Amino acid sequence: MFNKLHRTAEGLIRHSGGRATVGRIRILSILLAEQQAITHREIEQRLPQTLQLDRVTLYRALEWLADKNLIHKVTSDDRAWRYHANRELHSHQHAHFKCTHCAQVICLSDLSIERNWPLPIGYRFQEIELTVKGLCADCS
Amino acid sequence: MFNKLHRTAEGLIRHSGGRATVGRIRILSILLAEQQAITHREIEQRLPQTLQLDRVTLYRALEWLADKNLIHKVTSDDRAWRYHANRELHSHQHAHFKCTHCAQVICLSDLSIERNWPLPIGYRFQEIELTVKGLCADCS
DNA sequence: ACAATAATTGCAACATTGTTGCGTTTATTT
DNA sequence: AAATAAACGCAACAATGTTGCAATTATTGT
Repeated sequence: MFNKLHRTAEGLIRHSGGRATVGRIRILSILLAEQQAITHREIEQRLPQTLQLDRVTLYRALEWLADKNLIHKVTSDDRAWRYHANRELHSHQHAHFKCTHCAQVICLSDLSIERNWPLPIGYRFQEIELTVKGLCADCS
Repeated sequence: MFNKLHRTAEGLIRHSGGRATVGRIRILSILLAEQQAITHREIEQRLPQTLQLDRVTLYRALEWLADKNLIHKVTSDDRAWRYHANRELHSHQHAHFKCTHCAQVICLSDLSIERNWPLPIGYRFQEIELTVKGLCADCS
């Protein structure tokens, strides 16, 4: 079943017009297999022994994937980006939940956010970042 | 008029049951004088030549002020906390705006955020972080 | 005003996350 | 299989923040 993800990942990457390197494919597979948004560190840990990537390569691959809209970055309060695969109809405009105890981050995908926020005059809206904090089911 | 802020700051600090040190008073004065949420670095720059504080001291003072609810921290996507003085009736549950061009951060204080977010079963709500991103009046 | 003491500070050293330049390797094209 | 452009890995760096510990300072009690 990992093979399936692997092939999905490779297809998505080729479709975006980039090189299908082992690293990119593996990283995207990992993110596709994950329900939550995970950090750079957690991605590294999920890489097999046989394919340890340099930190820089990992960052660059993630940046590329985000550019191509295959994944998206989630801001957090611990100074670490978290990454999550973009499923289709998974709009960018959605909220995230972060557990203040175990630091787990999930997407609250059913929360659609209206974009008509009343900004001061002259200000222009681009996007929104919304994180609800609290305790997840395991920690509460 | 800076004297007034100074005295206000000192009063707030004493009222919170901590030592009214020059550093704390100055830092709080600076934050009280500021409309926007500013970074550690920006606070340092606003310190007078005669009172340059160590980075560690600054961090610890800010942590203490936040603990006492005299200021609050704002998460951002550039891995740097921003700090803002708590005016009364300035609830913690409000949104922030960050300009994607000049990185200015302001509080959208009239945006009250409902706290009834539909979380998955077993999850418990604590607080919310909402940042609207876009261009400020100067940059758009 | 002064000594005692407990809180605060500054220094040095470290941790983490992320970035840049550059020479080498690799995926793709021909 | 060779050419070529993209991707990689290394080393070095930058920024933000934290920890331990000895020195300093604000407050308290006399």
